[in-house]
Amino acid sequence: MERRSPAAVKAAVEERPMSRRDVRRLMEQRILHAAAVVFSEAGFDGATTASIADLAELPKANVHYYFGTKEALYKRVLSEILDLWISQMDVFQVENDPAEALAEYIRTKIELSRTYPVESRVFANEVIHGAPYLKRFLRTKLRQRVEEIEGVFAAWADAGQVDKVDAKHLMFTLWAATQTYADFAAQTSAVLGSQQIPDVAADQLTQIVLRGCGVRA
Amino acid sequence: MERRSPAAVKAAVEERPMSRRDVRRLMEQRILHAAAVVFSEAGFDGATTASIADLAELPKANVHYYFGTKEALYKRVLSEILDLWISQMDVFQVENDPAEALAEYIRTKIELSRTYPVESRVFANEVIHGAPYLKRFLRTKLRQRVEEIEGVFAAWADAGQVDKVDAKHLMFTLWAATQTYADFAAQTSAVLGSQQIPDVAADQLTQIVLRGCGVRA
DNA sequence: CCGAAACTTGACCAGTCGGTCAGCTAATTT
DNA sequence: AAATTAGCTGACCGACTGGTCAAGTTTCGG
Repeated sequence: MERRSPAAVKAAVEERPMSRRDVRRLMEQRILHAAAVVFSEAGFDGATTASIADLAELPKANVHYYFGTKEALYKRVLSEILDLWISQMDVFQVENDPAEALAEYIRTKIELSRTYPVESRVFANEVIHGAPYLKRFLRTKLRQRVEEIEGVFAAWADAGQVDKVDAKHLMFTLWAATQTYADFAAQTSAVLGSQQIPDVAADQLTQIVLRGCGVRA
Repeated sequence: MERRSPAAVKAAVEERPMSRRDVRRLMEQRILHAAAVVFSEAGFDGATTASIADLAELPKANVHYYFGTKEALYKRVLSEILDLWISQMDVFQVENDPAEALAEYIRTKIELSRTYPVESRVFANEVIHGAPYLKRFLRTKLRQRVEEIEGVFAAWADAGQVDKVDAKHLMFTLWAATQTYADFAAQTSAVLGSQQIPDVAADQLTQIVLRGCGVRA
């Protein structure tokens, strides 16, 4: 059987040539996705570059050609997840309505657990094991961002829109309660008897938090 | 330097002999604790029996003598954690006051995160990776226990002591929000700038949940 | 006090892992 | 179309892992 490069195969199937840049992006995406799946299932140490390569349907040497080391690949996976993660927090602005902001945050955060459970678990695994690669980020960027949000909640409280709350611990609660549907899916699905995250999850959490924080509608 | 058995050393230090049974219990406890620490830091795959042995200050062969395989040792660590975990849920009884039960549950659960962070992380790690060894337990015992609690909340709601709530998702929220201080300690301590779990954590969570669920005092 | 059973441990092994590399093909540039 | 660059991959390697074992030592029932 004739050997053909992935680019050649792809070009033949789609009947148009692929540029080197396209092939590289395609391969990198394929490997990154396979890596996320394997890392989420086995953790950093348990994951093998061979199984990542298998899932991506590539020779192992190819994975190393694109990303060098397993550690570098892991870091790339993590940083892609981080981007998803931080951008969610933008709803907490003084000019926004606290009820709407909280409801929106909970809704999108649980939606993220629904859409990217694999990525969420890689992140959770990293943090559980002491965040060796994310410690710096957590102590600088994340901490700053949370302190800004603390200011937003203080302003809302001053305006009488919401009770005085400890914003840091509120964020911890929100992160935990929303991500549990992705990170601890084995637990929630075992209890619920279903893999699906029902809408009541977000609805009830929103209600509890809004009433619990005395948010004025 | 003269070589002496652990039992002999211990007996010499405490100036009284140790029976075989005592030595065995002592060794098993030492290995189990070391294993919990190593498993929590590296996960099942990342943990090595050699590093467990090092932490327990024993030769590696000794670890295998007492527990056979790494998997058997892991299962023992898990089952010890489970015992801690389930017993907490006994506060949810119809005859108890919902406000007191919830406050007590949150308080003891966060206390557990403070006292046994290592064990909590081993459990979290297991669940994140799909609970290969706990799946059966989650689907039978835990699910049953949660369904009983569901009945308790229904009874409380009928008696007008609390709003109608989805008990399953409330439990998910409570588990997540309390364990986050142990499991994601790298995150919470990075944001708080301290390893300690402040009392406001339990206090605020209790307040939010009580008000959020419309618990009548 | 003696023989059996339990405990201890250094040395060892087969298997697996991350990573390398030579030698090849395909795409791009000149 | 030749030369150069990028992409591809089977075969290989040193390091490490879980687990074994033989040869000892210690404990303890009888």
